[in-house]
Amino acid sequence: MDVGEPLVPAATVARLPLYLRSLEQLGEDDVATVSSSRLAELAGVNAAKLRKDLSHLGSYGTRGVGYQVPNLAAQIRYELGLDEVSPVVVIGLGNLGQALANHAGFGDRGFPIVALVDVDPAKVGTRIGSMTVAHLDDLARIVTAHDVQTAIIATPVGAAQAVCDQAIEAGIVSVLNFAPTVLQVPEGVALRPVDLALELQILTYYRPRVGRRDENVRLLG
Amino acid sequence: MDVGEPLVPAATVARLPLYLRSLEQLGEDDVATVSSSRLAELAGVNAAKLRKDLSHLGSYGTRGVGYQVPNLAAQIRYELGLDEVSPVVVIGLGNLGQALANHAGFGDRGFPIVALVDVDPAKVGTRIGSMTVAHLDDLARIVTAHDVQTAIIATPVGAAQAVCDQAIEAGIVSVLNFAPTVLQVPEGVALRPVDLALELQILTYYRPRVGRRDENVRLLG
DNA sequence: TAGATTGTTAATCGATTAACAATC
DNA sequence: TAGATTGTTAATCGATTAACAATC
Repeated sequence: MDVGEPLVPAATVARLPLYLRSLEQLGEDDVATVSSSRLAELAGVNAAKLRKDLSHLGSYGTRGVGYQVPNLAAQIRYELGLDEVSPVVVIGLGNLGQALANHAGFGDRGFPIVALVDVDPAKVGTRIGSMTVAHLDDLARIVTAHDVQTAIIATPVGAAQAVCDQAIEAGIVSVLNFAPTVLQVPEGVALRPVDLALELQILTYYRPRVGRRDENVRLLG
Repeated sequence: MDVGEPLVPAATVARLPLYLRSLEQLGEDDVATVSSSRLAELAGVNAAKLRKDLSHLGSYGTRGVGYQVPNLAAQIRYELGLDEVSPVVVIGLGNLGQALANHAGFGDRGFPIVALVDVDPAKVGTRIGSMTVAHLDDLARIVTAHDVQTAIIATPVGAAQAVCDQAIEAGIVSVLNFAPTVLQVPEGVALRPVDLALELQILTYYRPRVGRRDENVRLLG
């Protein structure tokens, strides 16, 4: 059919939350208006890139003036689908999973953790923060009961694919994977990998090193 | 002067750890040789892209045969600077910091956490895992004593820039920032931001949604 | 009107991909 | 030799950036 607006480029989508974060910081200080150059500075990007990114959402600025902070924030939220709160289930409650379960930053930004699941009998039934750990077999029921669409997978590598399959079977359509392995998901399911040690490995390349062919250091992100 | 080999492109650097991770998994199963197509499949990338990426390191494959798993792993480790273990200090021991401090995945992959620091008198002196929390003011001494080059910042947003400045002052040259704010670092310091809630926000855009102009779902990562 | 700043254009740059000659 | 697979080329695609006309 080929109707409707063009896609927002992937590189832009990845930066919109960064702009939103800066806009929310400005909002807390009751700043009403912001220019592209100021917002770009706060987000750590080039001003031309920011304006180009925002142009994919439409024209929400005023020439000669700038952008209305609350209005632009609302447009970005709408574009990303952050209009409503998205409950999240954490699967796998080792050290990292427990930490993520307790991490206030998710709930603060619209992703309250509403359920925890594991398969370890020593963990099922215990309390972490204000929640009780359920068994993985209860996932379908939990997903339905809480209308959960998003899962955070923090299991060991060996269990991750099976757990992911089971989560999708239970109705999950959005997966943030912390297990350091590649997961396969069917079409219609969104997947994003986060490998914390891998981030340190990338950082190591750019860390100043002596006696190497190339000594360039670049500031990333 | 302009001598030496050309830079490895940033997109390639970000993928090398992914290839290394797959090679290490193959090594555990005592697989000696792997083709670009198989390794690409394991890493979740296109085979042409993988060969192009590896070509930036030199020619370490054998035509008609493939790559020697241990040899290629060693070349990637060398290129990234992963030859030796890099001790890490975690700064800020809220929920996330405590979790990262206990996360075995760092030590397992060459980044042992050797020290923890905070400013909260209620935390300083307490034990987390096998370590005692030190005061931020002791950071310079700790950095010298353990030869630490890398810091993980997991403080509240309001404290992150000051803490980062202090860490650099103490001798840190590589910073993984989990505080959801943009940090400024001087030239010669490598910085990489990780914002966990932001990852969920990106995921939300690609999550299947009804009643939107665009319903494309893409598989990322 | 004069000054400021957006939204868009167009040029450049970097990344991806398919195809295939080289070669084991 | 025949089959397999690398390393490289060249075409395409997408992202970045500076510049500036539009316009508040």
